[in-house]
Amino acid sequence: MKRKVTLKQIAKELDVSISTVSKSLKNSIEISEDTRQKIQAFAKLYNYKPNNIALSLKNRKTKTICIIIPEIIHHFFATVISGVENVANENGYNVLVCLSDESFDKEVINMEMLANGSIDGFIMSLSKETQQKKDFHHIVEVINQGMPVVMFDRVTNDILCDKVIIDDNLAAFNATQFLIDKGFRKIALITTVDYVSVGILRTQGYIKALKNNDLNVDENLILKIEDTENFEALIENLLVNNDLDAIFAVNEIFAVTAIKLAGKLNIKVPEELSIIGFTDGIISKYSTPSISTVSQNGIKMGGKAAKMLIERLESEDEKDEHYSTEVIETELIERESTI
Amino acid sequence: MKRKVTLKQIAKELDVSISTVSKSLKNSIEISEDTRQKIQAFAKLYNYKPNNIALSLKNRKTKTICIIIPEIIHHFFATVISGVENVANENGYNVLVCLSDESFDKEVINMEMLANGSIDGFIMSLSKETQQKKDFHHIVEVINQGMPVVMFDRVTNDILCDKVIIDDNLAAFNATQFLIDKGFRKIALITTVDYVSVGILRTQGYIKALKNNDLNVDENLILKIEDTENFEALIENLLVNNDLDAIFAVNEIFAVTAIKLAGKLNIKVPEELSIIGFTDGIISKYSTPSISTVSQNGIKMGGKAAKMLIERLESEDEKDEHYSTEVIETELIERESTI
DNA sequence: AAGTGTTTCGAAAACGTTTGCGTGTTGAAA
DNA sequence: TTTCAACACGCAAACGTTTTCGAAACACTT
Repeated sequence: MKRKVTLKQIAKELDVSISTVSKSLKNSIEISEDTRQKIQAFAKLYNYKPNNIALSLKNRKTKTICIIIPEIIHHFFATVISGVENVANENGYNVLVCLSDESFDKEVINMEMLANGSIDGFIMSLSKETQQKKDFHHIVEVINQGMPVVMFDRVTNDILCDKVIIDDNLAAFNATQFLIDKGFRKIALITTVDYVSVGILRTQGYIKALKNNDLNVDENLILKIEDTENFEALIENLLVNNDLDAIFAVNEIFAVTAIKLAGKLNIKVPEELSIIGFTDGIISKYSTPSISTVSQNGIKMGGKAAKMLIERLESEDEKDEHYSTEVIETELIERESTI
Repeated sequence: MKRKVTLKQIAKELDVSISTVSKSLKNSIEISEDTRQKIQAFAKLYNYKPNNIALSLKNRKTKTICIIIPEIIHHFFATVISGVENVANENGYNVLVCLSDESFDKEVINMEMLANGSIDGFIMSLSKETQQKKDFHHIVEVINQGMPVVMFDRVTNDILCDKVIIDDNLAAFNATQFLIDKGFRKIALITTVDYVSVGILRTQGYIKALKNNDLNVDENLILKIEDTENFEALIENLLVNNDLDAIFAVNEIFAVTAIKLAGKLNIKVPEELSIIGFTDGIISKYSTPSISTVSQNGIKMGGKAAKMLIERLESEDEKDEHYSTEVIETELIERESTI
């Protein structure tokens, strides 16, 4: 087990100074051809690689970015990581993944732990708890220290920084309009509680579409689901108590659950009930019937977020305080759950 | 935008030496109560946090571990990351995630990039290409440098290190036996090509179960699928050309595809055809019918792997060259796809 | 007043780099 | 022989810590 060789060891072995070794390896013309060759050969032989930590300390940059997400099990977030990884790697950055588990405290701890030189910047999506508390001091602090932050998907207007989102409102509007265009009138919405930013936006889009078409908004057809609840029972109630034409669900789980319960209640999808979900994940694709859905390209979102972060990191001191919000376009993917 | 404050700045401001500041913040009795208080107050006011990179350089450990996986989109790997994160965080470690995209080269590059002091150890699952090439020099090198490696799921006997696996052979045997016990005789296997370690193990378990029950092994009922192939057609062929009783598929995708195609061919699952999958992922749960499957607890695997790695890191110099292989138990989860 | 002990602090090395600048050596020109 | 580039290399600082060791300052004992 040979430990990693350092400049100092090479210098000692070859009886030259550390700086000579360093310069030789960088092919500086300051050093004679001869010594350069000799040192380079020696370094190669011993498989010298500069110590990244030392470089980080010297350069005051780590070439590492951190992505904080609420849950990695969610397919959508996994695709975002994938997107971040891609462009990060292309630019020579590594990716540190932190999970907040939807907890405010874990989010804070993670950020504080890493804001001390460990990383160059953050990409993050807010935890539910953080959105509920509306406490963003940890993010503000990090930004004030000069560390760039890019938020995606679950963002907040209370923070000034670069953001990558989809137009949740518009996407929901379009999905609902799609159902209306099919001639459906009794369209239910299965959504999350309002403090989840994307939840409320999608709810608003749904309502806007109804109003736009002079359909009245029936509160009984809007199901707002808490995280902790046994939502199956709620959805089943929704199905039995209303003779629905269609359902718009704000995520895959709600959509597939609705389909399964419809099956149980002998309601045929899509013949008797059309369903549209949100997020083009693995469930939508492999469900039976497969689910029509609003696709939300996680890879693209992650890639864009990483690009924005890295650009800000490399442009550095130009520190133009002009932040932008990128909107990733969505697409309605028609599958078997709609007529 | 105030930059992070350092020991040096505090020292200058309070007109003491750097070492005095350092010691005060560590509550060393070497420093008088008075100065300690003063310095601590000042540090708190300016929200001093030691620079992690500097600490890493000094201590020669980064408190960061890297997990290299072939794909993050796979639900199983996502759960493993989750497991790793949990126990890593509990022990004050951060997790760097690298994706090999099933590519040998990316695996090598990632390892070489990080083996220079950036991290303390690796947790990894081999890429398909690496398994095919049987070229493990990059891993050997890292281990020789004294950096611990823990392999999980897709492992190889050619490398001596700690490992976390499930007993793929046994699990497949049990699943097949389960089908045989139900009275099925024509049991097909949908598996991967042989160079994927877990693929061949599961295939062997399937064959062993058949032989154990004096059933003959019909090569026509064993479908080995290459990554690049259009496997739907192959599975459809399998279904139409054979009057199958049951199918054992080595992953979720193959299982759910079989179910969908059976539906298309008007073969009723489970009444006319029972199907068992592998990996208790999101697809199995939400498919219709939901899929009976061999559950492979990714969280537990990741947690165990992280535990083994960290233990080796902290035990340090005891460097007992005694490596162990942990086997995580599997479980057959019965759902709707089997009678 | 000298010696001893205690308390409190600072200098410096170390971790592994990079780099500006100083210096010694060489060779050729004057 | 002197002078001056050009060349080749080394010194030292810097990044931000921790820690060992030495030393100053003071009190106390004889």
